[in-house]
Amino acid sequence: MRDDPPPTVTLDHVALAAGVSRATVSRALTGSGPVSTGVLRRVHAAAEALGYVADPVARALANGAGTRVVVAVTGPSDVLLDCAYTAQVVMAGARVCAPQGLGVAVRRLPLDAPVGGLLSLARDRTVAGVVLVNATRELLASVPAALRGRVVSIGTGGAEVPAFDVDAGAAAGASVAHLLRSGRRRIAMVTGPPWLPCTERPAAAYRAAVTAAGLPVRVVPGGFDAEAGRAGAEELLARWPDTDAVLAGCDDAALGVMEVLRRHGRQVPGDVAVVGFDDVPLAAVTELTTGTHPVEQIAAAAVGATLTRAPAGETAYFPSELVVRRSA
Amino acid sequence: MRDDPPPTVTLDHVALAAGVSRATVSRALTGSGPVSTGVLRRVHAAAEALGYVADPVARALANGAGTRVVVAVTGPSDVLLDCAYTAQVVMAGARVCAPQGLGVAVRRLPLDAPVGGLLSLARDRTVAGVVLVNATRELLASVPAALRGRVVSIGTGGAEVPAFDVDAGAAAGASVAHLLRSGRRRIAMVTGPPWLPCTERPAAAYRAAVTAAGLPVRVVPGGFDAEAGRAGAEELLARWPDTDAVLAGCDDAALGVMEVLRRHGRQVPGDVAVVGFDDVPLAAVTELTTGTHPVEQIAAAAVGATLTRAPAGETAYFPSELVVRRSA
DNA sequence: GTGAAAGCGCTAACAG
DNA sequence: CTGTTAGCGCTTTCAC
Repeated sequence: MRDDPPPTVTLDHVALAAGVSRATVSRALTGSGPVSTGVLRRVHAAAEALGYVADPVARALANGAGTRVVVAVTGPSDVLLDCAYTAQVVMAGARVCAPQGLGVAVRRLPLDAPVGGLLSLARDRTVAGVVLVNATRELLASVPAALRGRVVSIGTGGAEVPAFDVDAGAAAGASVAHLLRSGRRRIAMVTGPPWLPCTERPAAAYRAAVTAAGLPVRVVPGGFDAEAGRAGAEELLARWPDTDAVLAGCDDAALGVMEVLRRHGRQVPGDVAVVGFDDVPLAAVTELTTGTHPVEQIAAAAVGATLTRAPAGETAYFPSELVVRRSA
Repeated sequence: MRDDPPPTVTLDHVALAAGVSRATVSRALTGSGPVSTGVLRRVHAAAEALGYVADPVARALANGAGTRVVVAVTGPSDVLLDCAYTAQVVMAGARVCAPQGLGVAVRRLPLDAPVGGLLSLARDRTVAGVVLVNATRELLASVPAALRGRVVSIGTGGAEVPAFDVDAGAAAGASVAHLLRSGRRRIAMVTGPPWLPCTERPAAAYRAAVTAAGLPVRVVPGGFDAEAGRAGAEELLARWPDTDAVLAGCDDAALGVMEVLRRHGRQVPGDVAVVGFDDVPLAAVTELTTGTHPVEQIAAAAVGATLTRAPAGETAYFPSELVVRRSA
């Protein structure tokens, strides 16, 4: 156990060294106000020399900027917080926050009344930014003014909410194209959760692709877990028994689909091809054809955006690549 | 987008309502100083009524308590930060921190010089606590005084570092017992990373168990990934070709072991039984017999402990349960 | 036991 | 453009 007198360098030290006032140093370092170029250089030099780094806590107290980014996950229950996807988002956030002196926290917004939770985040002075996960349209339309510019969404965005998402539309299109190339002609889709707006894009892309090929549209609502995949597959088989390919909203659902197909005596990929989405570790083991999902990149970008008060506008789409394995 | 004038309740409001000074309210609420029981009740009542909750940012600035707990992962490279295990730890931390107004961050401590990283955390005023993951003995012995009482370890602890760990010793013992019951007599072990002190307990338990049964000890050093498992299995087969059971330090390694065994023509579990540890999702799919590992519980306890300045002492061991599947 | 006063380190009005 | 003056909300000596 070594002892080390923490040699805290404050603004005053830099001010003294640069021969200016604290306010000037603050302006120079944060870029929040006019500073003559000469002084600017001098201040930066002094700060560098002293190894000065602003205390985020003091800064947060002074300007109310907050010290943590909250990942707010909309969902029906806390189990969403147990899934690997959310864990990856939080992890990516923690990595981005680490060098900034900030932290990440996570909380669930109840699916039936998410706005209240967002409001309480708005009046929480520790909150630097909010990253919405699985946001509903209602939520996206009710962002408190106090949070404007500090809230982003992973998935679908809103008028005031910048969005970061995987290009699931293109991925669905590529998947259908692949299935068509391999001769499939009765291609169905089990979508993500119906209440999640970001499931609409891939569904639309699927529709467009099969329609363009002159094939019938076969869609059933699904979800993001194996159980939803099983239910979707059962419905699919009941309505269109001759289906020869299934596109699932995610890998977990795809595995559920495969389970039911096999239970019904269908060979995969012999009788029916199955394509998932996410490329989770299990997909490799089960030889599932799927699309990559750069969750960490997306989350890192989203968290970064809450910190820089990025303007709302176009959704930033991250590319997905089809990974062809045995299942399709 | 609704507007809501943030009705910030401060210490002054409570003081006014309770008819005392701010200092008294502070003492009453934090328990840091003498307060007459009458006043104590009055203050608590007022705080409750007003819905007062102390601003962690202001508090941190005033007493230097910090606003985030940092998960510090010792390892040879950043890829450790990509693994699901670390993500689970960070997620659990984020959940614990959320209601306290705190956040979580994560950083890697280089395996060849972890102490420097810990020192910089010690002088970082934003750091409320540190959770060590994969700490080496060197690191545990060199905790800066400034961090004393605020650093805990997941795995092995130290003189000043409280520890939280799964009871991997008991788990290894139970695994060996299970293998013995099923008739295995030439049981080998592929351990975790040799530089990680917490791999010693399960290895010792394995040794004790096989020795007690009058069987030979067969140990090779391994690691926590599939590659380590593959390498360990190769060495095992080279040195003791008649091995009929392998205990791996974790599931990922166990899967690598199984891969090599099959490549060498051994049937699992026919010729060789394999037992893993962690019970990751993949274990269920691959029908791997393994021990559960309550990572989230352990991490939550560890993060909680950094916040309450828990005293160092005995390691808190969390129970693991053997999950018997096909592989053993 | 309790209150008054002095900061924690920084930012933000407001003068100059 | 720059310095001065106030705080941000809380804790903490120090007298009373």
